[in-house]
Amino acid sequence: MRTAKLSLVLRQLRDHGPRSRARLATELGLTRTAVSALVAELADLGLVRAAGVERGGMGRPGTSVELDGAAVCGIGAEINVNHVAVIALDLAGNVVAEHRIALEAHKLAVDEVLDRLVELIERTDDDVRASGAHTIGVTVGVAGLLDRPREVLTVGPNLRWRDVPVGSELRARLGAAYPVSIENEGNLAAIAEAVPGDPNRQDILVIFGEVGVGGGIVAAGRLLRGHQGYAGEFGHMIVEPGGRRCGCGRVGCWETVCGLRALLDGAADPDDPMRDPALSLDERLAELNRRADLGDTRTIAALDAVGNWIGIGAAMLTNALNPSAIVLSGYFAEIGHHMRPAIEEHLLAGVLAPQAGGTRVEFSTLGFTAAVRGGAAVALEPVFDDPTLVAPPRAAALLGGDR
Amino acid sequence: MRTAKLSLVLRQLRDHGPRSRARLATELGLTRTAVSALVAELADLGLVRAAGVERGGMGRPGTSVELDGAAVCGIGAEINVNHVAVIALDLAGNVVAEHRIALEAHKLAVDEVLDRLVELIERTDDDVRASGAHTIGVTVGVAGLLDRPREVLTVGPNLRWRDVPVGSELRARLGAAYPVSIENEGNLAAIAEAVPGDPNRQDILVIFGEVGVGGGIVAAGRLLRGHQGYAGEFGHMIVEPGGRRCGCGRVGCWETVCGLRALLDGAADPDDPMRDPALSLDERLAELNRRADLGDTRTIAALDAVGNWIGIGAAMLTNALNPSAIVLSGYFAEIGHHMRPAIEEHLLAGVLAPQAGGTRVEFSTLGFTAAVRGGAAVALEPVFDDPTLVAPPRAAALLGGDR
DNA sequence: CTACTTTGTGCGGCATCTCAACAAATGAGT
DNA sequence: ACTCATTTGTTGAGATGCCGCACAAAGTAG
Repeated sequence: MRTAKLSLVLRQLRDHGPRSRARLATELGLTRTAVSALVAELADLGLVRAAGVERGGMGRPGTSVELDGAAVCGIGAEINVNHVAVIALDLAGNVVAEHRIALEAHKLAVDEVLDRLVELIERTDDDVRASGAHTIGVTVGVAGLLDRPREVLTVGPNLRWRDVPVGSELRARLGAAYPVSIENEGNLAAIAEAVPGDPNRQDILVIFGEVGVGGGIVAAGRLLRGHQGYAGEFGHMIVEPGGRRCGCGRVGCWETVCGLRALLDGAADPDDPMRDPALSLDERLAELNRRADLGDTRTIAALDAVGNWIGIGAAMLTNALNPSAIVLSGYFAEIGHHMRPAIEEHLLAGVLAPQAGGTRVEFSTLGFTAAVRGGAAVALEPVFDDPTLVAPPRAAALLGGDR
Repeated sequence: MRTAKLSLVLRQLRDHGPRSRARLATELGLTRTAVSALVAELADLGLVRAAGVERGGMGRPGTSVELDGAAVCGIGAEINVNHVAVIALDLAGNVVAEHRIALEAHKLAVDEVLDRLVELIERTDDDVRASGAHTIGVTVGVAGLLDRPREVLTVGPNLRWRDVPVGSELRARLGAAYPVSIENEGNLAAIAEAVPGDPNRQDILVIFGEVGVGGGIVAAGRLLRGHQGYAGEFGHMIVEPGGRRCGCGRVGCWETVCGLRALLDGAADPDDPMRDPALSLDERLAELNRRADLGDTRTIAALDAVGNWIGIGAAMLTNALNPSAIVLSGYFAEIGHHMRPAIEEHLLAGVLAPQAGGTRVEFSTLGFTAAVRGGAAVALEPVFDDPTLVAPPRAAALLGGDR
């Protein structure tokens, strides 16, 4: 059907960048005629536009076609312990708007947090409209266990939420102007790291570390959600029976040995000035980096200890999943370069496949925008599945113009 | 395109059983007209046939349509430590032929094992032809680490094979009559347990235990192979640092505490008659079952110990993957009912999501045919992707008849 | 026996893809 | 400078396949 081929062309442009109609035809196994018609339709929908010429040896040069972000945006949002954040990305992945407010979610009522987030989402939607585009959907990531079939946050230990029907609450506030979907925060961060079209970013394991440790799995380019949406809770794998007590109430969870608290406990005594609660996370990490750079033995030992544990857990997951890369995100990304030797040592030692099955250790460059970026990507996905979804407003305009 | 819709109809019949054209139309969102044409074409290809009437209340009853296995078969094969085996399944999943020979693979030359397997595959293909069908493909599962992009068995510790190019070797022997693909044995067993169409069998974790422990992951109905095909090596997750030495050379692998050897070591002294090497695996397991049924404390303690370890590892994987079911296969399936309480206890305790995220513990009923069945399913998959693949021989026959 | 419901199949129309042909835009060769 | 070969993008003709509609077939309800 037409939808399927439009989708094919649009994805090819997203995954491999601008290219001529003729190249699209040969790469996708279609005729130049068909591609011309498809591109014309996508251009009518406002999803692609001409992008200069493509010189390639002999013959007439082709006119390059590229994604046009001007028509639609996806909005990604995040409810986390210390902040709520929203981002709008256009079809080409450009940031159109970005908002973020700090708040202590566990000190506020659930309703209030949701209200503040909705306010931010609506402001972002206003920005999108001011740019001339329209919002195609919103995806909200929450820090906690999310029952996807019911769209209920079952347990959010750090938010101190229980059984909150986030999906229906948000939809009630936002109305039906655009679809709203809910995801786990770690899973959204994983999607953000999976670059469409890059063969080395189709099977990845994202481990996101702050106080808690979570993450997500992307396999064959698709997010692995699990049966009820609980996949990716790496932080609560029990790796040290009889070890430290975890915030979840159990003992020996992975995050008790590689979460931020474990690092701080190992690197500094309670009376160390670095542990002043007034300091922000970034400031503490900067101080740790400084000490490590100066060769402070205690800091380095603490980083090694945490790195060892990261490697042990990563090796287990690598035996099971054989990803092409393990992407370390969150605080790991800020300070992980000091842990790389320890991580890689245990990864090589703990994975059966030679050379750790080709799995590489990488660090995220998305900072703390990973989850919202992933959310925006999820919100845009339906457009790539069926580009005609963006039609309604435009069809109305055309009808009006024809009369 | 036509191919896509043919595929849609064929899959619907596979996943949900025989049904009328009208039902197919409503379920798939097509018109009755289109379905009639598609079914007629599938019938011409020999893939479906009429199957009685379907009474459903008022109105004219529909004529039910079902898969017709008579046209094509997929062949699954297996190279394991103690045997090579081959099975042929038709499109409807019926066993058309089955062969198996016992051999000690590690005592024979690689070439000889491959020759014996090829002989078995060719005999099976003869059986398929004798039944009036033709073989659409062969998938061979090997017990060991398989580099899928290169189709080379990197390391097969139990086979004692290293860097064997199984793919090219088999293709050289079998010719080009049908495509040959190679998979890891545990992954094939996982595919066999994933029942198409059953919503509770789309996200499963299969753990296959013999002396070694392996398995596979099916997520959203698709096998998770990993970047290089090494996914599913659960047995070598290090769960007990400083524990027992594993056959792979490392220490504390999961299979050292839940593999068959761990159970036998725990349940019986070396001079126990049960450990007579002359006994078959089935006989030993039967004896263990007998002792457990009689309440032998040592046997029960050993089963509990192994069950505890299974539960610990299963809980880690469940935190990461949230499957709807953990299917225990291999020797676990024979004797696992005695371990169920221990497994479930640790699963509930070790998984963050309430009620272990809904993950149930189940036991395989496929016995030791799981891998070959999975292989046959993989070989048949291309037909469901593009039903016109079975056309060539038939098209030739039709052309001959028309002239 | 009639009225009603549902199924499966023809037929015309519409959308879409392919094939062949052609004008346009460039590099290579003389 | 000019021609030729090459590649691109578009146009028109033909074929294919799906949808909407109408209708015969085959059952149930009363």
